[in-house]
Amino acid sequence: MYDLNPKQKEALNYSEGPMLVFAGAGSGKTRLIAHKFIHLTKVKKLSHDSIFTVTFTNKAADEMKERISRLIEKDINGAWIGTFHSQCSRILRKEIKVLGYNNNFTIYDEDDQYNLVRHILKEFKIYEALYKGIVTRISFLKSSLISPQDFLSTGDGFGFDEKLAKVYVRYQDELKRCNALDFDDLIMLTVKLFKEYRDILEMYQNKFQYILVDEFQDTNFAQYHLLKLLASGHKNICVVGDDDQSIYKFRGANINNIYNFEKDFTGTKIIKLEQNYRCTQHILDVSGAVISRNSKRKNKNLWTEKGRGEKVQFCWFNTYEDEAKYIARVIKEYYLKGTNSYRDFAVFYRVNLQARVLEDALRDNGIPYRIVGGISFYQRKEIKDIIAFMRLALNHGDNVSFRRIINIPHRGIGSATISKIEHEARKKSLSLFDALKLSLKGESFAPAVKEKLTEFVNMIDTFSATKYKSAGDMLEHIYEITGLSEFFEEERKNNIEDLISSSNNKDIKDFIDRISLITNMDEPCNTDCVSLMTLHNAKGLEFPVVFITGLEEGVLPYCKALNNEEEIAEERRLFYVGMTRAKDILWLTGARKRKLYAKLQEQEPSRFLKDVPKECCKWMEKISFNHPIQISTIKQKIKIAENFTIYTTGCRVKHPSWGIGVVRDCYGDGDDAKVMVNFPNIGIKRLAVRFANLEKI
DNA sequence: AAAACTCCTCTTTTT
DNA sequence: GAGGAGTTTT
Repeated sequence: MYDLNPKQKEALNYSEGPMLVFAGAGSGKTRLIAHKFIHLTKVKKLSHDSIFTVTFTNKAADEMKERISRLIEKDINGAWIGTFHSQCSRILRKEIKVLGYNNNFTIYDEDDQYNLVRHILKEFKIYEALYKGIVTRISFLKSSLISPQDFLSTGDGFGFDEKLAKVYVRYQDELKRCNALDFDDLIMLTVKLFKEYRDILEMYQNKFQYILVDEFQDTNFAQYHLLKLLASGHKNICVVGDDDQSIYKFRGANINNIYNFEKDFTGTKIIKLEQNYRCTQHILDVSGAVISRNSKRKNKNLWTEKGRGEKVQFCWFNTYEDEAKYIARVIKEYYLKGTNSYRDFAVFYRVNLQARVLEDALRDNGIPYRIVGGISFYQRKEIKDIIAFMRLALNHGDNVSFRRIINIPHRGIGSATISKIEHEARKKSLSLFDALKLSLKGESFAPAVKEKLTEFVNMIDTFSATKYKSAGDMLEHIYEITGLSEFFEEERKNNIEDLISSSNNKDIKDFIDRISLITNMDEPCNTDCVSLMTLHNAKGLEFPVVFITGLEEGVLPYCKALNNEEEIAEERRLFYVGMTRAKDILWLTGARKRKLYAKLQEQEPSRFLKDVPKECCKWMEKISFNHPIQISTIKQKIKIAENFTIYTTGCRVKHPSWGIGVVRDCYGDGDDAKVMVNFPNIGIKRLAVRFANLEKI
């Protein structure tokens, strides 16, 4: 009834006890989860809010909710479908008081973490530029559930980082003082809550009769621990993932979670979904051959009913500019041929700086494009500024926001005044805001400064006291009163106005939570354009035609990820994720010379190309852009393909004597390229491109 | 408080 | 080679 394949059905029907689903790329795992949710409610009669469903991103959660409610034609408001972070914040908003926080806590994002750590480093007189590394390390500790106290107590060993420990202790203290939680706290404190308050844990264990986890390969230690706590009673947990698509190790994702699952949950049912609904067999063969070189992985054998499809194209250029120009021309050719619209194409790259040259090339060819990912809306300075007013009004303890806006817009409050307030706050153990308020009663400030400060305090108090109808109302009020509406230049003002209109008639607390947890606002692309993105951003997407660029040593794999086998394995997975996004046609490209940062470098072809089975590929090398010369590469002689004329199945050609026909198949490389063309009235002809004098139309 | 200057960094990134 | 941040100069 659900139109699922046998393996998917098996996974659907197994609903007592732990299950691990290895879901290969394109094997319909999101579909499985949606159906499983419905199955649990319909057949097992579970209520919508008794299934704890975790997705990797908020976007995925929204899509999941939408998908489910469309399938059952019912609203599922109140269902527990979300990311680990949003689920945890929902729990903590209810329960956190027992841990000594107030439940109107503020959620700090990475930027706030940076600010706080920098502030602490300044105070400790530690070299401030270390802040990024320190935030990363603190985050790693927290996602391993190592509290400052734990870290200190392990600290007598060799190589212990005294400074880090000191900063970590202080950082965690400051967060609490601010009544703020960072992303890792959301998980760590929920675990703490469940460990220390068994009755609360039991309540949630009973509440959540079933646990569904998507993208399990990207969970970290703390998240997995949380799942184990929640599932330890009934053990009704189904995790779905693909170890080959684990690409977030640098963010704490622990691929071992997926390998340990069956040890941690005895009697785990394991199901492999190996039927792929996306790619052609050629693409599966190539990507499969590459990924099979990783040693530590569950073996899979992906297959498809789609047929072999076109061969994978590999193209090696003289320079990175040639690479970009060629890609633009190829896209244009496909487009003009009429087989594809622009939205069918995606170009992937390892690092963002590769986008620039691609953009130029596309623009020169008049090809519309969009960049997926990139700087997120909510990270913009002006957005963070106005939100800081909102946060401080709702949580007077939020020192990070206080420091951010005390002199925005400029009201003549300099570092001397701020240190006075900091000092006072420390002395009286108050928040900066409350310390300031108290100081204003005394005579510690010059009259002019005092006036400005009083104005500031009154303003924030007004925002706190006013009962707003919606987040939009509040922001609009702030926007006017603060003078931000005059402070920023045009573009920033527009962004703020966009924010205000998007927050109209939204509940203030929901809105704050949402923007704290949602970091990007990628609206769906309505116009017909080519998508450019990093390989990381490509995860979960699919396109008919995919280009993966920069297949060079130092780019893919990236030069900073060559330190050990593990890192290279992750780069290989990244490449794998990219390849398996392609439905029909996959192009792999690279260039001999590439400009990275300021210097032009000589590049070698990527080591991953050695694993690509030759028979699945068309290889060509274009050393000189318009005058190809023969040269050998990748351990074999490669003939150069005809100059920019690409024949693909489905394209129409004109032959001097047989007229117009449709290409049915193409094979062979360079001078040996042959095509099979179906000419109406004449029939199918096999032709060598070199001799046939074909004209593409 | 703006302008001019130097220094630094520059993987990937969602929450 | 560019953007950001911090510092010094005006």
